[in-house]
Amino acid sequence: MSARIQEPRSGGEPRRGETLIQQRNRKIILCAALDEFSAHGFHGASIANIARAAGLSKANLLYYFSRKEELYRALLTSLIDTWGVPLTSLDPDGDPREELLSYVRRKLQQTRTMPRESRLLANEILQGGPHLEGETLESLRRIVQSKTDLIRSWSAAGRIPHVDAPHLLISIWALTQNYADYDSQIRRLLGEEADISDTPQTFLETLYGSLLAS
Amino acid sequence: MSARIQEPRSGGEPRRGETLIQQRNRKIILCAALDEFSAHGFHGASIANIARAAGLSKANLLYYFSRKEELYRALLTSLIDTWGVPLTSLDPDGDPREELLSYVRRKLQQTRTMPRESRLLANEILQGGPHLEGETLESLRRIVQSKTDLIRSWSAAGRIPHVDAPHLLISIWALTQNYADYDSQIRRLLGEEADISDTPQTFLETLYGSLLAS
Amino acid sequence: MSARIQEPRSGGEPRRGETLIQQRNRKIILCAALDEFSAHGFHGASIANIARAAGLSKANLLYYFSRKEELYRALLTSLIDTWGVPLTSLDPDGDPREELLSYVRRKLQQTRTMPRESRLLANEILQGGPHLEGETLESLRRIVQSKTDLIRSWSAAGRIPHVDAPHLLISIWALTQNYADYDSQIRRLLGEEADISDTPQTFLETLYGSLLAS
Amino acid sequence: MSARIQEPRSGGEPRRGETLIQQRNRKIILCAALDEFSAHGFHGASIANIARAAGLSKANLLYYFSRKEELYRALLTSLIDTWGVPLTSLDPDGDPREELLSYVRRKLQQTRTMPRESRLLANEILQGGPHLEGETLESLRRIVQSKTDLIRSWSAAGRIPHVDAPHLLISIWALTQNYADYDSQIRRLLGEEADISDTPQTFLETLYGSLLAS
DNA sequence: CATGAATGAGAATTCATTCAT
DNA sequence: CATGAATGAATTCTCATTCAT
Repeated sequence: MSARIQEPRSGGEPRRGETLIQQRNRKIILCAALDEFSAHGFHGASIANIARAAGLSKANLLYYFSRKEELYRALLTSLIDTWGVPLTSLDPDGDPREELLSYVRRKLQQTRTMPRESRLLANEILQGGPHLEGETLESLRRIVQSKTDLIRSWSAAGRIPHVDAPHLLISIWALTQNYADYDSQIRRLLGEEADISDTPQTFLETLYGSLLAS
Repeated sequence: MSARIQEPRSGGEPRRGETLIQQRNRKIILCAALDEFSAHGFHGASIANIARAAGLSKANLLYYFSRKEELYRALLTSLIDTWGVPLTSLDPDGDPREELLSYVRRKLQQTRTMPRESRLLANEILQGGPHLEGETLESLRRIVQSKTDLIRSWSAAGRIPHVDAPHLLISIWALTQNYADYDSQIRRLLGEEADISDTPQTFLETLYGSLLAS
Repeated sequence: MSARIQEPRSGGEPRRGETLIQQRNRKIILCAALDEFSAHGFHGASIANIARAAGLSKANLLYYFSRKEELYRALLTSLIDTWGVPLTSLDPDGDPREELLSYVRRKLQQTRTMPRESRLLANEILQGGPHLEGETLESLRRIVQSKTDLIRSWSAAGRIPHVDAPHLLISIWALTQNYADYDSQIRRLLGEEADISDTPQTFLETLYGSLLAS
Repeated sequence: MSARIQEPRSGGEPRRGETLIQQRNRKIILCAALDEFSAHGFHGASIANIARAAGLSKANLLYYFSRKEELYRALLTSLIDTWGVPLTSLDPDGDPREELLSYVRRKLQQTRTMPRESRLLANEILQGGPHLEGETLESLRRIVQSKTDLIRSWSAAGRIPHVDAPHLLISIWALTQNYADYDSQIRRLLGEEADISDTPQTFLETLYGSLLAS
């Protein structure tokens, strides 16, 4: 898992017929774009900044992605896939409770190691997802579908208490996402001296642990 | 409570020394601004749009709020207060578990009746809160502080299971926020035909119910 | 002399039919305008600033001077007269050399006690005097005319060496003006540690003293 | 000397790494800017005007100088150097009196052939030099320093009468500047029919001639 | 592949001025 | 006398995008 999560981070697959230089540049651009878009949102981001960060001229950048939106979309597409990865390892043959708790752990870790990616997606979603096309989501949807089915079957078999599967997943996403994005802000909300004794992980385990306790 | 939440919605209290016209226009402007900012974010929003929506000339709008940022800040400030309201009704003398569950309910309702406000705050927070000044947060902080103390005392008295107070609140915020913002997107993620049997409220009650069960 | 130079400084004569309040406000406005216009030039000056400095509302200021230009013109007019005053005391019956040197002294002193006024006039003149109407200058012209005649008569009588009268006056104006306006800048040009041993007055007396020496 | 004064007039040296087009456009822009700024001052000048005069689009102009102030500064910088040129030819080995008088002549000529440049500098200086940075002045300062030393040495050696060196230079600047800037205005002040028999040059030679006469 | 040059459409402000009260 | 409210025109500057080389 960690390999796929860490490595290609932002790139999308190399396309056929591309020079090595082209592949390299695409990657560099997407990486710079991730920085910029996640920090300032779609409108706040500027192509000039991305080009500078990537060490290319604006015109050259636009040779690779001919419009701002195209670049943004490419970025989203490459992220959406990665985003779904932790879910795939949910094992039908494992212990249900253990499997789900370990999914929570994996998801939390992913969010924390990829805060920019998380922020970007959250931001896009906040705007109502105007740049996410249906097809982009299709494969993700399939995974989700199969896993909600799995959870439902566990539930039906009485191996975990009854719980609405989609809501369970959604809540996990929201809570883990939260720890990537809201972190610094939460400190400000609560004040620097707020005494938070538990780690996010401990808390989440307690929360989902008691939900899934028989 | 609901009165304060519904009514002034976006405006802040009328200030001393303000003409009637001023009060009216300030309200209209803030309302239009809420629409625009929550839909497009700070950078994506345009003063021209807000002015048009408010039925004023750009110059006239700037007569009331002399810069885009001032308008945005005024909006945030007026929202932050409202945002903290549901927390205030957490009653030290009530039944702990019942009190907390009903806070969840109130918070969820607030989020759903004020999706624009929620989106705006979330957006701001995602960017790292560059427009939120310390003082804006102070009163909110005080409420939060007193309520985390209350929860801790309940926990210490064994009236609810041990749970980290700040984390509990944070999780409630994240989850309820989620139902305002991510709703449509979640539908898209899961597919239109996804069968979600429970309502958000049912799910949240189950989740926090089991966490707080003795 | 000093009375007329010091006192009305910027005001113009009170007009018939004006309330006391009106007279007072006119004066205050002109005074504030002098500050602003002399500091930033015609274009750089803003009516809002002047109004604020005068403690009036913009609209009220425009009640007195209905356009920016009118205010500026009124200011210039009131200054031009004052500006010519030192020349009037040039005494046909005194010692020519002594009279001229003492005119230099008076002019220098005026410039230094009224730097804002000097700067304003110089600025206007630099732009080619687009706001100075012929009539404004008429009375000044008459004085100058009579005094150049006087100087010429002294020169013709051999009481001072031959020197072109208009040029003499012009040079005095330019040099004294210079000491009001260019002062700080000259320090910067020469460096803070420049050792200037003479005062402007000493230098000017030496310069004109040797020119007028028999 | 005159070559350097006439030729690059407004531009500064072409920088390394500049395209031919860039060099050309920079020159054209600076030239148009000189017209506009010298005529209306910094605030009165408009980028749109300059662009029109240069035959470029506003946006294209801003491609070369990304802000109004940058353009203005570039202009000033290129002028300041030129401005100091006549002083450099002051020859330690020549006849002191003759050298100084010929400096006056050179300076006067420069001022008259470059009235826009003179007006611009004078204007800037009148505002207190808010756009002149210390470094811009450094080289100029060095020249001035070496020349005041020279004059002082002449004075100490008794080859010219005692005169305060900085004051001497300052007076020359003020008087010559005056003939560029105040010319038309002086005509108006004195009236069209004023009989000015001497030329500026004659007058200045008389003035400084008598000051420097042994 | 890459880039310098150019641009049009808009962005936020500023500001003198007008109008009704 | 005085002012709050309103505005239109202009101004500086930004930015994604295009074009020619």
